[in-house]
Amino acid sequence: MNIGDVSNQTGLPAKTIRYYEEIGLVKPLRDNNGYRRFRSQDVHKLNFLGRARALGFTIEDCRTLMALYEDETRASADVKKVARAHMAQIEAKIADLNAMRDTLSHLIDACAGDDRPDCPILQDLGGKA
Amino acid sequence: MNIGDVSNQTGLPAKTIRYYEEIGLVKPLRDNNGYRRFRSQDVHKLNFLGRARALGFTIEDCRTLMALYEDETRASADVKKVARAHMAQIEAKIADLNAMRDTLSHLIDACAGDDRPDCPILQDLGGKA
DNA sequence: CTTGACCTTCCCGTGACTGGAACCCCCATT
DNA sequence: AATGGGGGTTCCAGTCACGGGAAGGTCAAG
Repeated sequence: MNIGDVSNQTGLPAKTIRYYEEIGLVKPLRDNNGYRRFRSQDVHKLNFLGRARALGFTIEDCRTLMALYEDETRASADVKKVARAHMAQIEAKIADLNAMRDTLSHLIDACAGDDRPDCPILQDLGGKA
Repeated sequence: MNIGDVSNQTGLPAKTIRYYEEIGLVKPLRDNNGYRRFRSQDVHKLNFLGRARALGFTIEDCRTLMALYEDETRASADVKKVARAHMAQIEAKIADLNAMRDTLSHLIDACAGDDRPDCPILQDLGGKA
């Protein structure tokens, strides 16, 4: 398979697939003309990566998870550890965003949103607590 | 005031303050020795920027908000519009993260986390839905 | 006079790609 | 044989909002 077909099958942009090769996440073969030739195991890997990225894992996490995936002697505890650390990050981010949203929500509610200049949003940003 | 004092007062790193000058968000004077000299209005602006950034506004949003802040003839509707657009982004992000968290949470719960290799997390990533 | 805490500019790196230029390859049609 | 179009390739630059660190100027205290 050429990169375009793989892109269609995995939903990953060709650019992304090339990038993943560049950083060593996948190692397709090369045809005589220089084209990348992807085996089914490469496509499988790319699907794995796509799903892991969709869950928000960093590339480095993906690298770790891939290694565990391919290691038949892994301990599931190691996988779980990575997943839990990632979930902690996500929850921290959600907490941050919720705090922002709550503050913004109050400010937006308090703002008349008409053609007058008075604005609690700007007052708050300006330090008038 | 020199940059160090401003950094202490605003909580912004000196690097960040220099960056804000570079992109034109603040325009401190210069002393004869080349040091930046910040007036109280500069410090005020920087506090404004710090708060806006803490609410997650992009730098470009900050630029817009600052302009509105300094425009006595603004309409609060314009401010509210920026804030609402930003809140929509935040809510979208929260939704994404919640979805990730839910999926991760299920997978983590399903994973034994012991020294055996069987792992529903990897199974899921591997495409075994 | 030297020390050390400031300050300056400049350049590189971050994460995970995306866009674009310049060029090669292959097949089909004229 | 030339041409056109739709693949593919590499490489370079840009994104966003800074942070790290080098190399060097400035200033007050001891």
